[in-house]
Amino acid sequence: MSLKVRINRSPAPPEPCMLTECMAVIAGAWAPNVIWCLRMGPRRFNELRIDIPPISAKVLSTRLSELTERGVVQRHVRDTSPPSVEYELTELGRELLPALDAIVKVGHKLKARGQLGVNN
Amino acid sequence: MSLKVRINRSPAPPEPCMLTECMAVIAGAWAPNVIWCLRMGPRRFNELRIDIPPISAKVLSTRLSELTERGVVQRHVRDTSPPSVEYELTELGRELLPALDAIVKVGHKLKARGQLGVNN
DNA sequence: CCGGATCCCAAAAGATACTG
DNA sequence: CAGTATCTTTTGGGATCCGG
Repeated sequence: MSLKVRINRSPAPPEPCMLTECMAVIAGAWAPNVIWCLRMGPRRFNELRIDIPPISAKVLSTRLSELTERGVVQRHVRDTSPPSVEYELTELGRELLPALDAIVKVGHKLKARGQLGVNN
Repeated sequence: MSLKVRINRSPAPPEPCMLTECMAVIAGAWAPNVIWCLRMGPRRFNELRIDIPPISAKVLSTRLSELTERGVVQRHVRDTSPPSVEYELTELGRELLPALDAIVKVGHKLKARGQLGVNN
């Protein structure tokens, strides 16, 4: 018979492509880092640049725009004497922190095994 | 005084770049999907291709190699009559599932708000 | 049937310089 | 200070072909 192709997941999972779309939330170089750096509170543009040394202004700017657009980050403009802008995680953004944390944990274990950064 | 630059995170966080390295574990198109599809048990190459329709053979092959190399996935070769190869998550790989799950949850919420897939 | 090797193209990241 | 504009470079995915 041809029905022993394995238990192939029953009704047609909506998941596979969903995941890809969801991953897009944190897509782009440094995006997870930006979220991570905002975890302890609001932060200004140049502060983030300092937090994440190798990031370029353009990329930081782009990522912040995207994340803001996606509702993960909120932007506050205070036009005080020197106009300053603050970025802050939204409620939704905070929900990503456990996810990033979980990934970091696995990353640490892999690193301990020397399997990260040595490959490919 | 000049020490009101904000609480800028004390001693030099090892995190920022760590996160980037850790994200590399699940880097590459469809990598999260592959992990996701393996969550319910071992799966063969062509089964995975069917699970994730838009993936190309090359990319699937590449991702599987990388994930195997990183200790997230295990490869079993059974040289039976028609040689078949099975892929399976390792213990470490399973630890990524909660992380992916958390991301999916946020993704769903964003999608409900229509902020995913409409932007940029 | 499984998957590696090669070529090509698009997207994205980095650097630099410039503006409100 | 907080970005944007332009350019160049690199990466990586897709298609196809080829080998075991």
